[in-house]
Amino acid sequence: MHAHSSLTPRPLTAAIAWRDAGGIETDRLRLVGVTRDYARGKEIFGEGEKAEFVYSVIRGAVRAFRVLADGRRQISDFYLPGDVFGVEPGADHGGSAEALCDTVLVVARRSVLVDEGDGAMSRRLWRLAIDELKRCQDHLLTLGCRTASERVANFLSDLAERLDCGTTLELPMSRQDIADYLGLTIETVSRCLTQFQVAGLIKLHGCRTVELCRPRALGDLCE
Amino acid sequence: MHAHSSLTPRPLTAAIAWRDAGGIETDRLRLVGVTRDYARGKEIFGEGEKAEFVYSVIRGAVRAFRVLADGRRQISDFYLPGDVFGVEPGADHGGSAEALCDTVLVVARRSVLVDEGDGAMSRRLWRLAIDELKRCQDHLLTLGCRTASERVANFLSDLAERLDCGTTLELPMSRQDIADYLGLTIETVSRCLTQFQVAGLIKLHGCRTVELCRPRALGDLCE
DNA sequence: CGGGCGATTGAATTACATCAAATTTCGTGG
DNA sequence: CCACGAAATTTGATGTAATTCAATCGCCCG
Repeated sequence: MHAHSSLTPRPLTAAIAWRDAGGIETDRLRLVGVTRDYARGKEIFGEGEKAEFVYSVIRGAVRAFRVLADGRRQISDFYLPGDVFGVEPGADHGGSAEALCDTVLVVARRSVLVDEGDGAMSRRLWRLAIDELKRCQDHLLTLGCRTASERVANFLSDLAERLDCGTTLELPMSRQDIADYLGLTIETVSRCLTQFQVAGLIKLHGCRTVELCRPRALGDLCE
Repeated sequence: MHAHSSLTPRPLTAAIAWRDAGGIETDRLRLVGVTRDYARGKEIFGEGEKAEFVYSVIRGAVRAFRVLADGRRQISDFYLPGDVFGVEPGADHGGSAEALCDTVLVVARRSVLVDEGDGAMSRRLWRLAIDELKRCQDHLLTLGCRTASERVANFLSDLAERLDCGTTLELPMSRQDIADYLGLTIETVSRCLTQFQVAGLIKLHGCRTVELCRPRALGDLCE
């Protein structure tokens, strides 16, 4: 893919659905807008910027994060194809977002999320927020309670499930990204992966491709 | 207060507002229902239970948490007077909630949150979820990046602000609760507090009362 | 006043971080 | 297609913040 950051002049309309958590509410948020390419590492929006647009991932992946004054970074979530992000109730973005790899997004004006008077849009936004909150609470449990190995095992299991990629997982993010997501260092992440490989749980084919040899055993490690 | 857990026969109507994050949307959620007393430590709802009711704190405090299979516990949030909690889009509660101390709640059937057709209720629920998400992401930053001292300092500053109590803070929770909230042990929490006391930042009057002597310096510790 | 639980303090241990190479991966140009 | 070089990852040695284990203290409540 030849990525560039300018608004592409493609007036393409894309309809995006995301995972349905329950089964009660079949109503999903659909985002209509233009597609736009972001090169690896490019900023999508920054903390404190006006939240003018909302986004949905078509291809690639995105990291959402905040940084402390001294540069320590916490990645709160990775967004994958089908995910919607950047939706804020306030005027400004509370965190930053960057493309992990060359990435294609649907970008829509925030105003497309306005209600048609029936409250359906607000209900979709509520669902979106609650689903993200649930993921955030899971993540909190991981950072507060789990050991390094459990964190990495849980990360691999979760990512494999979200990418729906069978047993061979293509990591869109670097070790540094994984470390900043899991509250560890790159060295510790690396050691955990080799430890899993030695134990026969995974097999690394280059550092971005992970084959899950015993996904069940990996899942058990997560507690 | 003489707390008990049975539904009190007081058909009191309480209207509860919570903190407004922005300034744009002045519309706040109000919960109408009966009040109910919970003794210290009593369960309000458990993980996996049907989410039949929603709650608002009148007096006291509540811990929301999840536990791993082996008993490790992560407290995701404390709810204080004015806070609304227990609102779920799905059928079941994703976590548990217990009273930290003798506590009075407004309990309302979930059905009171149904829209009147104008989407106003869904918008309020969205705001509620987003505000909780923001708090959760702050918490994530703490658990992923900060040292033990920074966590405890941040915890004290945040709680003092939320309780709006000036410089003398009455802790509604035990050291174990603080530890499980911050991803630390009780010993580490205790050591941080004495360290702050030695440094002249706080003064402990019994283990539940904290006087913030230099709140600014404490805030600076949070990064 | 005395019993018991929660909190504090101290000593030893450890999981993870830090510091410092060695090695692999991968993009780029010959 | 292969070789080169920079960047990312892995591996090893050492350091340390926080945990664990073990008393002791002190606050509360009968």
